[in-house]
Amino acid sequence: MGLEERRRREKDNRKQAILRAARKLFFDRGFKAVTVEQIARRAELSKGAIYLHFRSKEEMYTQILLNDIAAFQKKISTLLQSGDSPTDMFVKFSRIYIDFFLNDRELFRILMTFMLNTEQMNLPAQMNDHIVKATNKQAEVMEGILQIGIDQGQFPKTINLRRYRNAIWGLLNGIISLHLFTGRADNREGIIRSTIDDSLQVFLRGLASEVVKGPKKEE
Amino acid sequence: MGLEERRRREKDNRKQAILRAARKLFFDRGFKAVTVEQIARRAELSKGAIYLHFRSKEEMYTQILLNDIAAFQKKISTLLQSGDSPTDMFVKFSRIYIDFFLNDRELFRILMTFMLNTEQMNLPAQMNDHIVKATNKQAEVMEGILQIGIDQGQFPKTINLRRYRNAIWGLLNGIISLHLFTGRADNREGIIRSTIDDSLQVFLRGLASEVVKGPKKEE
DNA sequence: TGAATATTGGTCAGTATGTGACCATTAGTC
DNA sequence: GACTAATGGTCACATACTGACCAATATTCA
Repeated sequence: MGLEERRRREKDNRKQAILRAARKLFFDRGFKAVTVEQIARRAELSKGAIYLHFRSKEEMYTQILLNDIAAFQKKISTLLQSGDSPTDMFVKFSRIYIDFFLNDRELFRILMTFMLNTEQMNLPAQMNDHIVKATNKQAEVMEGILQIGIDQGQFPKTINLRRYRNAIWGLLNGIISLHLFTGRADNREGIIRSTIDDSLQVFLRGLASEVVKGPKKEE
Repeated sequence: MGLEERRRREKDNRKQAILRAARKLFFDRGFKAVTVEQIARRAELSKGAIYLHFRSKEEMYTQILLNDIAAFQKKISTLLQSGDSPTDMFVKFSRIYIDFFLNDRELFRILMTFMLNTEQMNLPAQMNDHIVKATNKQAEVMEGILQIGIDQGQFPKTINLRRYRNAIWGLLNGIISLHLFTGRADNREGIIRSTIDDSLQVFLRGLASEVVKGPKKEE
């Protein structure tokens, strides 16, 4: 009994403060360029204290990933209950997606990198699971929207959810990546937004037009 | 070099948190009725931790006194620069005095008790000095107002500052004490306020009327 | 009244948290 | 490919916190 609650709370606060400091630095300079000493200074701690809360620099990085993904999840989690049409849901989804990642390009970069190099990051299996689980949740929302579309007769009954979820996901990621590659986001937000909007509508229209036709094969 | 600044800040925060907890309890139940354990619990700490920040229960009590007196000082410290007439300054002074102590009767009780029993509380001499110094500051303001009155020709040039400062101080304290003794403040604020207002004006008028006459003897 | 019991201010040995000098390894330089 | 600099991670030491404990006092009750 006793004061554990307060101590737990304060320990957690400290941890969050470290993560805030680390996140800012990672965001500004990228993983490699940031030293643990810098993170410690920004958090007004010594380097040793950092290792009371995290096993390694990479673990910090991973937890930031988890936090940010969780924040994103929270944003999109209400979509399914909105009662909008599936198309509108996807449009809203993409808006959130864009807003979020244009506002946090480092996270986007990290996520894409993680997707591309899961093995290389050789994190503890448990961490890996967490991230995978988190991204799965995101996928679920997309599939959920597709399912609603199916239930409402807007999409074919027999489509492969995974395939089209991936298609839409890829569309978003691909366009954003391209955008980040070709230019700064600041003055081109309108372009990327309308590009995605338009592509998405085209894709969904295409999908809807198959309602009468037969199913796709499993991949 | 290093993180001392942050540690100092956090240590001070902790100390203030303890004082807040202690103050609330002392205010509600009085010094004797409060146990150190209760203070610790309210501050979400163990009893032992309390003694890292304070040498004794009484030291806590004393520091609360100092804090509250300091807050009061701050309130009255601007009076001298207000440019009001001395009489108005005293009226304002008394308003602040009443507001403050009706809002914090325990502090008033404590202060009066301390004034009456400085020795009995046998605090470290240094602490004693602090409190005495603080109350002296308060006295200074009153003497300052009197001095302004003298400079402006409203009060006799030769009055004994200490005597009249004490008279006014005593007037305020006495009426408030009486009031606390005879009834609850809530529904009698108007009465105590007008009583003090009126008595104060009478006293100051009396003092002003002596401008032409000779000085009082030193006491 | 005075012995038994309960309460509580204060202590201290043990634990958790934080510090910074240090080390091993790797990256960079010439 | 030897030398230097930078940096992730470690550890002995320092500080903050905990709670069982004790001595002294207050309370209860026969």
